[in-house]
Amino acid sequence: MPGIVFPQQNHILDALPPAERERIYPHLKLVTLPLGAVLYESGDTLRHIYFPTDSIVSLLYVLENGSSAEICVVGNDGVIGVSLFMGGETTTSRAIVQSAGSAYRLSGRRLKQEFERQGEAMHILLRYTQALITQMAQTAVCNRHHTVDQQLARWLLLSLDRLPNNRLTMTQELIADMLGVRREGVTDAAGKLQKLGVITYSRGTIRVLDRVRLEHLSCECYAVVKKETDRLLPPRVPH
Amino acid sequence: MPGIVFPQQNHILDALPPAERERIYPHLKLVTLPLGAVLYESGDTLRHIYFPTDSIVSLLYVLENGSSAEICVVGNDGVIGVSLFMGGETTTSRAIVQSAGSAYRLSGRRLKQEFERQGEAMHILLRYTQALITQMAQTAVCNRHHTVDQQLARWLLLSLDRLPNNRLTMTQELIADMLGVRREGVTDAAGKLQKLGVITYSRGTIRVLDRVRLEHLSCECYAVVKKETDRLLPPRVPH
DNA sequence: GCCGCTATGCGCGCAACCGTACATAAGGAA
DNA sequence: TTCCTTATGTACGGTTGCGCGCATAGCGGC
Repeated sequence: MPGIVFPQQNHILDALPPAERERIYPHLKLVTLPLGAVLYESGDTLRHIYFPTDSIVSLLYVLENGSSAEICVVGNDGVIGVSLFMGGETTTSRAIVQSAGSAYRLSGRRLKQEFERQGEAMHILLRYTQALITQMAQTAVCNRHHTVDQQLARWLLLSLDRLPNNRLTMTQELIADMLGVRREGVTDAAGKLQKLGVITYSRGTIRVLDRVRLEHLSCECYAVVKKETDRLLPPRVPH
Repeated sequence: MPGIVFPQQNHILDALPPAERERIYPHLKLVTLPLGAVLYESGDTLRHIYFPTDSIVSLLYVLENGSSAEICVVGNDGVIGVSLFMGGETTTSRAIVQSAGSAYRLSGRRLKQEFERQGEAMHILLRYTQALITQMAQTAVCNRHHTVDQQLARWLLLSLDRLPNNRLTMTQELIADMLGVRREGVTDAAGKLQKLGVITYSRGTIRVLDRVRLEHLSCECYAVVKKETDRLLPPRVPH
């Protein structure tokens, strides 16, 4: 299923200037991330940082009673493990693979070495973290004020942006965990979207048919985060 | 009302090693922050970073329809304006004074100069930002899963930790804006707390009588954030 | 083709919260 | 004092989402 994979598919790795690529690329290790894999659990000490190419990883906060909510989504636009260079070494979140695929892995030691050089890599990573903060904050407001219908639309768009095609392998049960709602709530919302002809789905595969419509059904949160992310990390024009 | 104010009341400023203090302190300007003042609005370019001493500032996200939610609280434990050194210059949040008091202000230019030196200041600021991320993420989950009663308790504790006494000047209307709920919802929750003898309040002044009880009534989110913050930025032992 | 697992559909009753409207009460201004 | 503004109390119906239980339907393994 996976095509050819190379580091530049990840926007952070792609944005590095030549000198830093030469230092970093040799130490990258390609890893395969299966659906549902847990990269780290709340409180774990992070050993590596991951740069997804075609995989998607969600950061999830889990409460004592088992209920959870997704804080942010990371795909080929970012990295998993910002607390390594922010200085924490651990976080209180769980990183779980939401869409199977590949990622490049770098040891925390190498990463910190590069970060300390204070080059472009540091500035890119900090700007990305700033974008992550925006996504998390907007998610917090979204959780408070928007309906499950709107949030599902937002969530599908976030995933779509990080996938090579319009097909999503993901059961409604897992989506419910991400959104922090009941599975039935997702069934209802997804049923509405299917009736509208915006998506089709069956047994763990969702296909988005009408992206424009989906954007209209979503709350403003999707657009706000996308705009801010593009501002902080301008999409590279292909040469 | 305000007693003597000095930079060390702010934990970040206090944690700086001597050499960095000598470079930074001369450029600090003491400013007074009145209740309700807006330090910056969504999209504004930040000119200064603020180090509160006895004031409290909330970061608020405001939606198109006017509803809002607080994503984090900053008092003498932190700084307002992390996007200055993270590289964004602007944010999509509003910074509003939740409790009147003083703060030390530093120009963005000076701050960035110090940050670029890659000294202890940089590492402290990054670890603080990491703590901020934890607070925001936990707030997002809290918004999803906990009751208004629990969230009010959490919010009171967050404020209490950043105040010199147990008296809070804050109407229920403003608390409602912070929590992203109706004013009546806050009235209900506050009424319950008063009946339990945990707080008393009248016309914009809330006094906490039983802090331990309040902690039990709060959701786990308060403790989780406090623990992680203390880990990242250990409270200085007074010498 | 049959079985069994898992994903999805659906229907209750219930609790939390919202939107609205209006009543009371505490403090400042004149 | 009296008036007026602002903060708080209360009530009511409506909606959303929850928790539960159970029914259906794809799909793989045999």
